[in-house]
Amino acid sequence: MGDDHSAARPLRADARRNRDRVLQIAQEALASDGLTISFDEIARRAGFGVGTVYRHFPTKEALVEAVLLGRIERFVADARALATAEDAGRAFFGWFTTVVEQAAANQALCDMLDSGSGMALRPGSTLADDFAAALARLLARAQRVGAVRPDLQAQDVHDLLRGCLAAERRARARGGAVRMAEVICEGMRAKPTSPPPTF
Amino acid sequence: MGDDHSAARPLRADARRNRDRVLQIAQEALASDGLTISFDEIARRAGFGVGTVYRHFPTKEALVEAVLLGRIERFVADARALATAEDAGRAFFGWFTTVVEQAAANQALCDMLDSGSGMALRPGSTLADDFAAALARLLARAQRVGAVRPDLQAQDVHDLLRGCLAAERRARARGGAVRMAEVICEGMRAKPTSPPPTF
DNA sequence: ATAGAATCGGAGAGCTCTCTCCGTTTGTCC
DNA sequence: GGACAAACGGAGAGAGCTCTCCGATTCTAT
Repeated sequence: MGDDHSAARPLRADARRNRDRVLQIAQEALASDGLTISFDEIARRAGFGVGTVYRHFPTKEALVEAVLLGRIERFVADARALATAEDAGRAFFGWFTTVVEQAAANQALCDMLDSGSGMALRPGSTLADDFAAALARLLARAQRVGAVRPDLQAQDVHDLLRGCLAAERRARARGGAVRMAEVICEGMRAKPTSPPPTF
Repeated sequence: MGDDHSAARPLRADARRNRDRVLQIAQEALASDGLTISFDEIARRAGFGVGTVYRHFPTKEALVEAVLLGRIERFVADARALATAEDAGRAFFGWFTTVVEQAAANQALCDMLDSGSGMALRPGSTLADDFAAALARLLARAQRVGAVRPDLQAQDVHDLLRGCLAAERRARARGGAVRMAEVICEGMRAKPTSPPPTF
């Protein structure tokens, strides 16, 4: 009862080819134009009728997920791999920076993490929970060793990540040199000198 | 030649009343729902036919500007007032924080500063230039006294402001306690430990 | 009170977007 | 090569949005 989808019907050869092509064109289109690109436009760029694309992906959301979910899964996997790293602070900041660096290059990925657009990754999906859990674990370890401000909660970091993404994306659009992630990581860092600069 | 709009036709009493009501309802609707709210919906909430609202504001953009431009002008005015403050660092961080605090309470204002939506405040408008110039001046002074990282450019700060707004808005939506502006200001601060700049 | 101008209301034009339907074309298996 | 299922294409339904048009209504000056 698990996957009645894989072996049941091996897809005709042309269909498989076309599906792959749609996936690739959609990937490029979404990366450059973001989630707001229309389904019709993706079909047009791929050179198919819109009906054909709908045959493979029943909704726009399904297509977007087919293209992007893997990316986010990889972020989660990265976080899990770092969850036992020796230097917890380095692991946390490194992961945060990596996510920003990679996502900033993909408009649709930004839109999705940005969440503004309400598509997949909305709370309730397993992946959203996994993402949040992985982030929370990295954060907790980094805080335990005093690398990150103890008053930050996982949700705060999630929001900061989204904000950082928004900033980084804009900066890239104009060829900015400063890494936004660096600035924001600096802000999340626990202050090394306990007495605040009352001086 | 200045204002051929005020004395020419004093508007009929009912029209003036209705215009004011539209403005107020639009203000509330935009603050809570953001720039994506439809013109029809604003008219409906105000209790007018859509034609009536169009009579007063020829496009949706005009209505939005009538509601929001004043707010942004005030941010610019605040920045100018602080441009000669004694403590340049305090002036810069205080202004940044104030803008975030106030804008975060108004969805449409966020959308506009966020710029995602391409409405007013797009480059080219005088106000956008004024905003950028005021920010640049505060920043330059704060950097001169060593309060802010010297590698940050005005554009970077503008982008960080937008990112901070996005983060703060989400944090508020769930009642978060951490002030995002504080974290990000911390990140923009020049490191006290590093050698004093050029001196 | 009444004429005449100013204002209102909302149907609908015109556009875009998602998604469906079904006649036509193409691949596969014998 | 032929039969039949699978896949394709694109017109168009349906929903939402901005904005226009003009007959119906309301105000104001006399």
